[in-house]
Amino acid sequence: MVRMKKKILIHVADDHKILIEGIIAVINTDRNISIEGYSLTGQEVIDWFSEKGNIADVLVLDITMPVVDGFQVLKYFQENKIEQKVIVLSSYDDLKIVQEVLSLGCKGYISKNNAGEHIIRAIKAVANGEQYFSSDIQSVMVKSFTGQDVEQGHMPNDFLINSLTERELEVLKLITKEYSSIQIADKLCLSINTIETYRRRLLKKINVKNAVGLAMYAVQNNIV
Amino acid sequence: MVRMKKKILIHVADDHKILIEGIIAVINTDRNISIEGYSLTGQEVIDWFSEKGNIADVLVLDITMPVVDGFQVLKYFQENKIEQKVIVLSSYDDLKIVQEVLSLGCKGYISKNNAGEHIIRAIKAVANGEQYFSSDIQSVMVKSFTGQDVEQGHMPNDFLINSLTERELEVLKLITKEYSSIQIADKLCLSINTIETYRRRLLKKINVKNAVGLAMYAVQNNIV
DNA sequence: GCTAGTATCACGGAAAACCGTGATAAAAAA
DNA sequence: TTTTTTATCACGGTTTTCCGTGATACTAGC
Repeated sequence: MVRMKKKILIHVADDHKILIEGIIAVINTDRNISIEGYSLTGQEVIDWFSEKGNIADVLVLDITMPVVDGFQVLKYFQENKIEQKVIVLSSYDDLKIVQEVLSLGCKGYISKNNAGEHIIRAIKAVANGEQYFSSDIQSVMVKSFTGQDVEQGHMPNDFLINSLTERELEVLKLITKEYSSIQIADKLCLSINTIETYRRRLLKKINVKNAVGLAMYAVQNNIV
Repeated sequence: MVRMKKKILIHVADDHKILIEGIIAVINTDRNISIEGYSLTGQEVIDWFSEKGNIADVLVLDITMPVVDGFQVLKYFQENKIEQKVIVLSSYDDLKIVQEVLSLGCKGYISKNNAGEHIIRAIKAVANGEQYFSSDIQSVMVKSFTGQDVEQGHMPNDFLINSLTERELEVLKLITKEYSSIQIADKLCLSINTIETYRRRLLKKINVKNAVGLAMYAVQNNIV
């Protein structure tokens, strides 16, 4: 085991205060880790770090937060070249999300379903420059790695997201917000014919039957 | 303050294990309360109580759980005339949910946003036969009582899950799989008119504009 | 027995989505 | 510079969804 000379300082970000308090309580059982602060929204995290710079050794970050979510926080770090060690907490064991956060520089990923058993080990590993994944996430990754079926709605074609143009993405997002074609045309100041063209192209590119398929694709690929 | 002769036994039910561990950690700071057990799904709670009967003094119950939610657990108690003291944990400060759970015999209601500060006091109060509501819930209730507008930010739909019938759920699931009404009718051996009726009812109950809204609701509530 | 909830079906019309098959201009890539 | 991609628009037609407003029958609770 690693011997710590200095306490590991962590920062916790989650929109549910009870979860923060839980993590604090769990972490307080370990003498080598202590809490440097917490945030209730993604915006708070960004503000905190832009004001004070990198203070915490490890940031424990929930992905699903209102307004500014975990992805955007990770993007902020990446764009501002802040080398912050981050462990992501997520409710979903979705390969797509794991891939996404890893590509955004996150070093650990823990499913909320078995966070307690892992969180302390994860913090120590990541603080130590290693990576850490809770067991259910690992099994998902191994399955994908060995080519086994990873239960997923549609074939997650990585190329697809990239091949969607800005406009198509924009329209797709509005579709998931239950906008009709007329409303989208109105909002984007375009002809309804144009929007319908985009709809047709989205259906073809993503290879789904209808708007519901588009919406499902959008959530499964976090482009909501 | 109330002096306890015996420890208060509580049972915690939430689909997120980290939240359970958090609550356990918080509760362990108080010598007068201890955990009798926990459940990860509504069904587990029901199984537990139907097997062992009323063991815990207080049940701390999350409303949003997949498949069998908190409402259904409360209904189970009501239908089987089990006088279980229950504190409901919810992410939403929605008056309708408060009303609903109160009418189902729940004695305390705590918003997840400020659960930590309240949970111990709530448990002691409810164990003592009193009622308890966290401050933000109280303010919502007071506003409603005094006739002030209760701002309904984004409508929390989770109280709807249990009001969806089996058939409605079945149809909803097929909608998320991009089935058309005809295909659903075919698959379930029903008239297309029936399916369209279900569609209309789902739209009304969930209060969304179209099938995309239904799909988004379904994923957001883990009923896919 | 009445009421409430659930499951089922029907009809007609309006709105929206979906489909095919185009076109033009500008920007980006080759 | 030529080619490809992207953004934009159009028309006519089919299918599906959405909406309102019913009905019948069965079941469970008060």
